[in-house]
Amino acid sequence: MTTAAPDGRRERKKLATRAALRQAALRLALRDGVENVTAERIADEADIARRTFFNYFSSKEEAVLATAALGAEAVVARFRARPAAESVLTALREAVLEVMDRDDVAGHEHVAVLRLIRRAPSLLPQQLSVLAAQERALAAAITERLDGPDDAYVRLCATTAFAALRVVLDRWLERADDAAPPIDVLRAEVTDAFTTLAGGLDR
Amino acid sequence: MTTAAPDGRRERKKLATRAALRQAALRLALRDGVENVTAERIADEADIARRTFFNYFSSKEEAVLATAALGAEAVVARFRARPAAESVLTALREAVLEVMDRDDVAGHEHVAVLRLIRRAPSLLPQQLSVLAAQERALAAAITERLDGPDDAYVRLCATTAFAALRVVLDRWLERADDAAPPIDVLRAEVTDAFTTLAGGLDR
DNA sequence: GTGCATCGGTGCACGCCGTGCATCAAGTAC
DNA sequence: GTACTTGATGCACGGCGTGCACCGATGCAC
Repeated sequence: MTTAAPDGRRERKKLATRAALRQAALRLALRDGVENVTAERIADEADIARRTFFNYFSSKEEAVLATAALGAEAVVARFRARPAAESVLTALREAVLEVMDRDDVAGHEHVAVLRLIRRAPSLLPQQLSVLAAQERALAAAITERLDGPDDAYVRLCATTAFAALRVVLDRWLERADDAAPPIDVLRAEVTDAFTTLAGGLDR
Repeated sequence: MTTAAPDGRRERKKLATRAALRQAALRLALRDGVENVTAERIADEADIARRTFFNYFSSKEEAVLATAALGAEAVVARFRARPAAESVLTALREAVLEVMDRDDVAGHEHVAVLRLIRRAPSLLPQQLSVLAAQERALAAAITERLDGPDDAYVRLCATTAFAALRVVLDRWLERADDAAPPIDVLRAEVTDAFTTLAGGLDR
């Protein structure tokens, strides 16, 4: 899910171009604010033609959110890798924490872009769309994990679990607005939310 | 929440202008497909200047989805009107069914726009954004309904309940692709999903 | 009713967006 | 090496979204 198999120079260059544009978009958005970023500026920053930018991303929002999409994909990938003995919610919780707790560049980028989205309402629609796409991927993964689950339950499960994550992450980012985000608090919040879901929502 | 109090000719005319644009947008989208609708065409259809269109809606998508937004607002409004004795999920279920079962023009418009969105992926991002906005309204309504609930629970509840509704409505629209949508099936599906949520999600 | 202040509707201009098309050069297969 | 494939680029064009200035209808005070 990270960078599969770059065989052939062409494929490698395409990957590099895409990565350069994605990183340039994130860098500019963080430095100047999303509203001051244009497709042209992203392309210039990556030293690539404006037309080529649109060969890779259909809008500047998509380019900025590509980093967030990678994060969401990573969560689903980690979910698939969790032991089959774990329940769906437990596996998902651990998957999220694994991704958010990574102390490398990608991990910091994930947090950075999530904070960026909080401050830039214009990114919200597309981000929710990214989430919706990953819901489908998560639903597929849940189907593989369980034995003969009905479609209604799987979709309900994937969607509500992601929705809960959205709330928890939003609250976590809200409180850790500038300080280094305490991962322990995040773990507690996720556990709390998922326990509520598992135990029954209605009061 | 329908049409509050139109006192003053100016206010009435503004309301009329907005409604005319909203209905023109919906009509054109249904007739010609969302991709063939432009702001200019919507404005012409309503016999209003293009510039004025943008005084009311910031994009053609917003104009088309205004009908969907009205539906979501109506659900929250009906939710507030449900007896306080009902649990959150029960009240929300009845609220949704009240809105979807209305046999007037507005009711048919709500269903029509939901079906339109299913076929037009370009509308999805903004629609999810509309939903997110109504999640906040629902959270506020839940806070009023319950006694001293903590913020985390209220947001979790509002978000997951709406997410569940999204899944149920999507499945319902999927199966009733052209036939008159059977409301009884919808009731059963909503009841089923909310029962699962109330009983505990994890298997 | 008259005069004045307010405010919505409109036209204009401008920069950015997203895409079809033709072209060029680098990569690939033989 | 030769010919094919394909990504990068420039160009042009229609649509988008907005600031600005103007005008005429509305609302208000007298």
